[in-house]
Amino acid sequence: MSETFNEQVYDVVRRIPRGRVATYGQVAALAGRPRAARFVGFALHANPEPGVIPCHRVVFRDGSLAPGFAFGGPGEQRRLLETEGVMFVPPDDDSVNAGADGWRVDMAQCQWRE
DNA sequence: ACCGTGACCAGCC
DNA sequence: CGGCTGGCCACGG
Repeated sequence: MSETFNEQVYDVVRRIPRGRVATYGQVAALAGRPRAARFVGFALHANPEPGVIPCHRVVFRDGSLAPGFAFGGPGEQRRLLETEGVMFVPPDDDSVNAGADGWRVDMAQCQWRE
């Protein structure tokens, strides 16, 4: 229980089932700090245990992926999620999001819910 | 021991 | 409708 917020974030992220994704804000809320979504991202980038914490299952509220992602290369995160069964949706004609090829996770079906 | 910084989200003007 | 700021925590130099 004396774990820091970061540790609790890792614990929550580890609980994300395969084929499902969670938002930074949701992880923050489950970690006990609904206003600390910023630090969730930082926590994962600051000291993620390689091969243990599925950081690739954590996405933006919009469903887009994190910039500067480094599992093995940009776009690798998307392929990992697709491999797990996460569905992606094509970008809107007006909305073009760089860093994710414009493709977003189908939050309507793949967002992790308790 | 202090200050700065870091994968966000939502409210406000 | 759009852009900007605030909030929150831990860790490195």
